[in-house]
Amino acid sequence: MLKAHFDNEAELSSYPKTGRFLAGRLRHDMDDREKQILEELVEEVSVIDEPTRIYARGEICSRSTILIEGFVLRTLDGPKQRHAVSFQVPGDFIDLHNFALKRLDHNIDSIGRVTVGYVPHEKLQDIMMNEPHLARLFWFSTLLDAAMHREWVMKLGQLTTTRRLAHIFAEIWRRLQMVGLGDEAGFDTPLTQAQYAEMAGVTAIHVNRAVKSLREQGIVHVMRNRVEIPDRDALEEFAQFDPDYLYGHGSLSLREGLT
Amino acid sequence: MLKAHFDNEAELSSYPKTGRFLAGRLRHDMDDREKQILEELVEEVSVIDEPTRIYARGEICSRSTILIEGFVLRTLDGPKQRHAVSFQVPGDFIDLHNFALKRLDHNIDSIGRVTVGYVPHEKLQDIMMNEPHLARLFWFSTLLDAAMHREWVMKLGQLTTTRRLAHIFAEIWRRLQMVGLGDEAGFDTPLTQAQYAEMAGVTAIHVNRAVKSLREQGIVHVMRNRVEIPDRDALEEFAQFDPDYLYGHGSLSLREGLT
DNA sequence: CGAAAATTTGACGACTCTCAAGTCGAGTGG
DNA sequence: CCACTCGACTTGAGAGTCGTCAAATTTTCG
Repeated sequence: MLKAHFDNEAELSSYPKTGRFLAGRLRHDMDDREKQILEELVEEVSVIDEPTRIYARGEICSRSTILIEGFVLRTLDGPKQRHAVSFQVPGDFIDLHNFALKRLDHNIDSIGRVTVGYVPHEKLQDIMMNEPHLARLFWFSTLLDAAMHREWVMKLGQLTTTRRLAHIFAEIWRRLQMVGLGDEAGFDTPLTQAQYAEMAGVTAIHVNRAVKSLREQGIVHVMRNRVEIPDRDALEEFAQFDPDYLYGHGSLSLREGLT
Repeated sequence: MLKAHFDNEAELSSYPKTGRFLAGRLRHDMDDREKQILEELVEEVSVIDEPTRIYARGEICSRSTILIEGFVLRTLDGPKQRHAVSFQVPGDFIDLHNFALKRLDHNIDSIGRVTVGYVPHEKLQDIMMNEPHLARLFWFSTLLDAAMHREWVMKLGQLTTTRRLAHIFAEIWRRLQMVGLGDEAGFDTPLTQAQYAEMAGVTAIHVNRAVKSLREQGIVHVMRNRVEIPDRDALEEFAQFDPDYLYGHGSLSLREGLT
């Protein structure tokens, strides 16, 4: 099972704030010293109860944010409506890119209740100068985002709404399991059909029809706060989903680590 | 005019292979020593006459590639057809990400005649260890790719085919002008309607209808090997195009440079 | 000149949006 | 405990966008 790739409890008891960072990807490439340095980068932890725009496009930020619990969306304000260009799960550095870009090109919106940790950019600057291996891992994590974006471009360009939805569920499930969340039957999530619509680039009404179709085909059962999937292979085949782009333990993975 | 942002001839005579890297973005943040180091990273220059898959998804690469002349597409093989997830213009480091990811998640396909320069990963490794500022710029350039991907996700999710096409033309024109190419009336390009279709996620037939519509509205005149645009503002307004995400000299730009 | 590639057009069907209405579920105040 | 309320979810009908199939025309290049 996927969860075996990540010894959830041990990592989280040692590193409660950053124990999920790159779990299932290159976390095994970090040594204890580096994990400790990372954990100590977080200067403040904050719980956000209500859906909130944590950062807005154009803001200048002096700190970056790691998601500890919950879901957030990266969004752009399109001509018609807000569009979600990706989602983040616990363990993701939400906005590492704003350290290098200074200004954000998109918004960060929380969904449901989230816990985040803040890392001041001065500390990241020290990492860049003195910890080249950690710096490489930070770069790697932003490249993962880019790889996911590319998959989304393909998804929006080529899949029908029903398959897009299936693809979204497949990605969420895999990513949650890489960081020790989700379970054998599916996953819990605060996402609503309106938010799936924002990710799929269609109306909530049409998402609803797609949800109905997935349910009738027995591929995915979407409920309030919960998604259940009877058969992973059936889902991933229907969604044309190949998890390689997540750079987990598939054919593109980096078992040898970074130099 | 935009070309004034980049003194084309001076940079290219001093740095013929890499003089366009980050032009119009953070190139002004590089000093002569860094520009010289970058120029010397290129160990081999190659001209590719025919459309070629330069790299295929899954390959392990020991070098990265900078585009010196011509156009290339990043593509993914979708269920129905190849899909272009972005294009690159001269000066772009095509596959810097494969230095950190080791294996590519997508293909690199040349369009028309291109000239590329190869940079061995060992040399990049030296940069990471010894030139933190250049390393930051490399990171920055991959983050630009991610920002463009996000815009494409929004574009595919929210714009009609005709506006998508206009958006593509607007982006190509801006990016060419940032590196000293294109002109006041438009730009030359080897891209065909079939390739615009791959970028827009529609069929070539439908692209043709959109091209006709843009021509009839007087917004864009698409010709063989050439695109002409009478009025930039009209194009960009129609396309809902805001160039900020290119991190050029707009509101998200970084006039102060990176530390 | 002839072949191959690129572009153009038309007809029909499928997918998705919009508008409109109605149902379900969780939390609140009486 | 129940009626109320609000947000989320569900369904239907008609219109517009886009894909598919088929074919014709134009351009490029040997």
